[in-house]
Amino acid sequence: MDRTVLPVGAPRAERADAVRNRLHLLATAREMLSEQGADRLTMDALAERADLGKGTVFRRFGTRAGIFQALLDHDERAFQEQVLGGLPPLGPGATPLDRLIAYGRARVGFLVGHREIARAALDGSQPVPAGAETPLSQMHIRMLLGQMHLGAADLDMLAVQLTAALDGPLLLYLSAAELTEAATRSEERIAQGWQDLVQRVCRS
Amino acid sequence: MDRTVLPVGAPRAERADAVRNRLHLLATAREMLSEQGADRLTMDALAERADLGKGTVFRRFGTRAGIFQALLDHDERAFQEQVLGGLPPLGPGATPLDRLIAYGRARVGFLVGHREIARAALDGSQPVPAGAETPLSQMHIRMLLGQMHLGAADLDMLAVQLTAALDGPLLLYLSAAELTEAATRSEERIAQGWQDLVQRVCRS
DNA sequence: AGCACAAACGGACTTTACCCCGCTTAGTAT
DNA sequence: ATACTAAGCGGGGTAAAGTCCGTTTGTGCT
Repeated sequence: MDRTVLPVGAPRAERADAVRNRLHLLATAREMLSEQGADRLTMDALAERADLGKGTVFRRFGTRAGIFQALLDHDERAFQEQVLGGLPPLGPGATPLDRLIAYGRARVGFLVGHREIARAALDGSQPVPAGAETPLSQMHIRMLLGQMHLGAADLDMLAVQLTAALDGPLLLYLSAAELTEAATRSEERIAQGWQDLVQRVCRS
Repeated sequence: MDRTVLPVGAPRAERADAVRNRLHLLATAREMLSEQGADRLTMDALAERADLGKGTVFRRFGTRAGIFQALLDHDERAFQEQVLGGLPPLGPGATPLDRLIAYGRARVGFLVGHREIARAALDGSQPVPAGAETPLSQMHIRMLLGQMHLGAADLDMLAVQLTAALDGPLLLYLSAAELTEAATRSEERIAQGWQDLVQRVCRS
């Protein structure tokens, strides 16, 4: 008879049916995605195929982009585990610079693999990942920068810029065609570009 | 009786009424923009206010984002003149590095001033500026990089990355709130961040 | 078990981007 | 002038995102 109130801070855990529906919707979305591609995935169709009301879909994800963000977020979690607890140089153990390079390579691979979802997750009328206020990517880069000895610099801003330099080419500046056409070649080129960039930025 | 055909290559100049309507639509769009903000600018409303058919609006601009791209493009032209023919350090005459720094500062200012339009010009389902295949920004940065003596590097990729590092924070990674709240402070911080970044990248 | 209530649900409704296609007109060749 | 034609025009039609609100249901409390 004490821990009852907690006036704010605990928004009273998601209800069980809500969880079930959310997972079911995500699974259904993934099916449709692999069968038909991202642009054919409409909210109505998703609701119908999942046998749920349209209102439910919007309640869960807020917006169309929200669905893709949720899917991306899920896959990103697995990726993030490699980063936080995997083997060097991606995981802990290597020097910060090597980790930063490895991270960029890995992320480019991840984004190339998820380019369709990642694009669809963008939403012109919102900041960016819309879900995570500060993307995981940015936080990780920020952390590694902090472990290096760069002269007094605005590390937060640098992290934002490097995040943009890493994601930007894939999210914005390279057309879908350029990517699918020769995904492998592009991927290596972008990864190499990242390595050059951070080596320049971080050399003493 | 000779220069009649030109079978391809000259798409047969825009018709006069089309030009008139395009300009009129852009002017009307700008009015509505300053009166009501970007998200209230609907295609129907624009057509009605300009006293033209909806079909005409779409014929001219293709898509909603296209209108904002056209507006941005227009303003960018004036800006670009300063860059190509203005005074140093922005214009020709200064060292490439100084010009690059000045360019970033100027572009940050430009984007902050046009943040609403610039955001609205993004179109999830297209590369990026959708108009210019390679943004002017990227070309200019590429040119300046070419004038420096950076060891063998993939200058094209570097230009893409720097473009992303310059535009990304404003287009994607900073919420509208963060920007309007303290536009001036943010602006200076981003500009300073750019300067630090390129100095690091370009130091020999 | 029964109650109270916040959360979730569903699906009709509204709004808006974008398509289509028959009609009109500017530009050009005769 | 006249006729020809491609470009442009208009606005009704469609599809899909997002909102609303009355109804249902899970959950925590007694």
